Amino acid sequence: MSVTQPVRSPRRRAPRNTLNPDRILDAAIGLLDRDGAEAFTMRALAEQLGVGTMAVYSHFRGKDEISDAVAQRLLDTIEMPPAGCGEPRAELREVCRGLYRLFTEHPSALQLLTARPQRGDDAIAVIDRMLGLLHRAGLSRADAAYAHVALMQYTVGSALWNTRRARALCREEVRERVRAKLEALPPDRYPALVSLAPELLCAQDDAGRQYEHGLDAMLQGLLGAS
Amino acid sequence: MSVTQPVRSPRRRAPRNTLNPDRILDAAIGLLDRDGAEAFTMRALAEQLGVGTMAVYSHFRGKDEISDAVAQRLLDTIEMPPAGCGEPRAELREVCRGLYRLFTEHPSALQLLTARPQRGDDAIAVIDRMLGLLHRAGLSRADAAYAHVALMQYTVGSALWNTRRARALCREEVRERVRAKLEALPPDRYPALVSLAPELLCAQDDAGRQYEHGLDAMLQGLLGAS
DNA sequence: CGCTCTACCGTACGACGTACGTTAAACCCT
DNA sequence: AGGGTTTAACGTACGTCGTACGGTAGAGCG
Repeated sequence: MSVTQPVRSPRRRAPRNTLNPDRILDAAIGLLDRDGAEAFTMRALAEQLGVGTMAVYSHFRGKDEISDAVAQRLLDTIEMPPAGCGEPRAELREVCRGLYRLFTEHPSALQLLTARPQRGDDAIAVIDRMLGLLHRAGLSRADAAYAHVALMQYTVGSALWNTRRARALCREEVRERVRAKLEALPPDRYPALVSLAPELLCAQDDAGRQYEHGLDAMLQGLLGAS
Repeated sequence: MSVTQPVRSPRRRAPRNTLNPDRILDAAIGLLDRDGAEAFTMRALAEQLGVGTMAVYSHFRGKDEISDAVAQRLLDTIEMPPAGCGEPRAELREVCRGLYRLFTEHPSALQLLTARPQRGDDAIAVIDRMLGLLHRAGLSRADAAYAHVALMQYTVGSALWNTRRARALCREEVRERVRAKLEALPPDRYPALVSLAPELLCAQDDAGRQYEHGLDAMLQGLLGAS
């Protein structure tokens, strides 16, 4: 016995039904969250799944289709507060915070979302919820349409901005470099910037607070003084 | 005469000083604006300049360095109103509109900006200007720091959102598909969305108006009622 | 005129997405 | 149980990308 098998390749052919769309999407999201968008590669994805590169193509037409499916999957998992539990303003705030939380928890997915050319059927449920709340808050039909887009835009921009800051600022060395650059600026050319340097550095620290500050301002501007 | 020359390659060696950083950046921006971010390739860039691919590497360390330089070049060309000419609120609005205009005139550059990991020395002049105006408008030091970030975030998010919409919506076929999808939605699940469909489609049409609507709301929320 | 320097270039390598054809695992039907 | 069919998984290959490396020629200087 123990016939010395011919040195078998590190991975045997995987059994028949090891793959399905859900497993692939799980692996893709894991890959994006762990290693970033630039590491999201068909080859890396297949390796993570323990299959050959081309196996994935039996379930998705290509990388773009996977990207779309990842976006859809994530947008479907937004945590929203139970409907109609309070005044529209506070509820709206919570919906936006849920959206923001999703984006910052999956920064690479956000990057992926903003890099792709946009299909239409995005966050249907969230949009509907927002529109309903805006209408209940007293906005006209046209104003509600404008307002929901503004909230989405601010939320996306904020998440994008902060996750990029976060990636850079997590290294102490970068923080120090920014501080040095701020102090080296000519105060006569950039008086406000130099003068407010401490507050700027401090404000960059807590991205969540920053988002909520702007969100409150936006809501107040859209809905009127509280 | 007319010694039949050996079929010479379509491009002779370029003379000695055909290239310099400025020419390269001009070509890069042109390429980005005309053909989009995914067409921004070292090979395409060199061809546009009429040189071999590797010639560019004598002036920049690599593609990333060119991308950074492009971003810097563009951010330095923001059109801002002359300083101190009116009330801070209106001036602030114009500064933001200048930033937004830049982003929408160079959509691929914006995409490039948001995809890269962020160096620190961004739009120094614009930031300083914003901070000064916010301070003049009566905000505390901390509030001014928060406010300027919120304005930048909303502007970036809005430009990104709208240019992506624009690219997709310029084809009539896509517009029709979106309309059809909206009408096909179950009204009992998404009542607000279905009900507001006409306003939504209309609001998407004029990105500039949409941006200014949100900007006014944000400014009002940040600075207090006008 | 020859020397040197360096801006330009040709080639090549590894990584990418994926078209194409092959193979073998599972299921079905006798 | 055995043969046939289907199709999920796979290997190979092509064209693309960024760019490391070494060669080459054009301009300036002695």
